Amino acid sequence: MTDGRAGSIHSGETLLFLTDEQLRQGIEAMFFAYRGFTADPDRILADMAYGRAHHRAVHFINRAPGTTVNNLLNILGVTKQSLNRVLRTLIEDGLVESRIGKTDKRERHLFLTQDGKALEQKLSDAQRARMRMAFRDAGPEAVAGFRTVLEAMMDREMHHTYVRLKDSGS
Amino acid sequence: MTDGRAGSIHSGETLLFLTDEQLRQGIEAMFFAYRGFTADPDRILADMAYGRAHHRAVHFINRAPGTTVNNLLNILGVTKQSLNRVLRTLIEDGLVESRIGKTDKRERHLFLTQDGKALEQKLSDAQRARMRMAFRDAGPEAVAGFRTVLEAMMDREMHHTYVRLKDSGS
DNA sequence: CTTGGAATGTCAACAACACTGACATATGCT
DNA sequence: AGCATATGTCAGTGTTGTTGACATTCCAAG
Repeated sequence: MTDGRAGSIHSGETLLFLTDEQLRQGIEAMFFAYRGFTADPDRILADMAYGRAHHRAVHFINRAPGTTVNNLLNILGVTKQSLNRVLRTLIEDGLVESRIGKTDKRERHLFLTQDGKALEQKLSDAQRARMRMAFRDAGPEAVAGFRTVLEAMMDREMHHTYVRLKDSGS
Repeated sequence: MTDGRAGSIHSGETLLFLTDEQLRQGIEAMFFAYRGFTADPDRILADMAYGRAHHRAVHFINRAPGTTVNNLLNILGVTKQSLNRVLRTLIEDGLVESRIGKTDKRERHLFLTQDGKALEQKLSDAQRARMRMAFRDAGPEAVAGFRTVLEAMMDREMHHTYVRLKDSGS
């Protein structure tokens, strides 16, 4: 299973980047980088009564305005009870508006209010600033590789969701 | 602040990869990929009485055997109370051994027992398998870019910790 | 038109994991 | 002796996730 020194003498090709040690460094890089990735929005949210879950909800509602609860559920990968707790507070606080569907009145379509958009801006500005610095420092080729590896790391369903959002965006 | 189409007509260099849209795709890629990154170990841990925090502790004790509690605290970036809860159960269950320091008897040095090593293997095998597939599909250049961007995304302190671990490993 | 199922909302209980604050113990250093 | 350090522990709290159960609303098929 764990082959120790994977492909150290492997058909002439240099597969040294698949060593267990290289994989472990990749794992640790993901762990530390994700901490940085969430650090700035977390600091902003800490002052308010919100957390990371609120950030995620607001992000994807902004990304796909009018999305249904069920759709959001699939994107976020949590239970409806967990999402509902978050959505309820956002709606109560006037950051999110929930409109009953026209064709299917069971569905609720979610939109950000002005206040909601303001919060989304504030959070994603912070997160984008770090991402921009990282991208700029690393350069376009590195960014392309970054994206390639991340996409290969997703589950199939997540990848579909990701691509669907990506294509709808631009 | 948010420049909309960053660098769309910028000094001849093609900085299109720093567009807000590109950054947002990077953010979403991180989000979805991290879910995949933790999915396999999480599935294994769900059957046991352990969670992601136990995985992290076991991983880094395995990575740096004999590490002190304080050192682990810095690596994991949590409070001692939070870590202690996890360590206590791991020690009680015989997965981790805590030895009093020789030179400084206040310190506790942490080691994995045989059972602890077995669990670490099981968890990291699952996580490495996914990482290996992603690396293999993406190729060595993409992997290099992946690492470059992740490192640029870390906080300074985290980056120091990451490099120190990396260099100690091989 | 009734019935079944889908979409949503809500309640209760619980667990994992983080936090703060306070305090105890043992040890090291000056 | 006194202060700082390293660790452990207790109590309380908050966010986020889970299951399970149940109500409501509404579409669609028979």
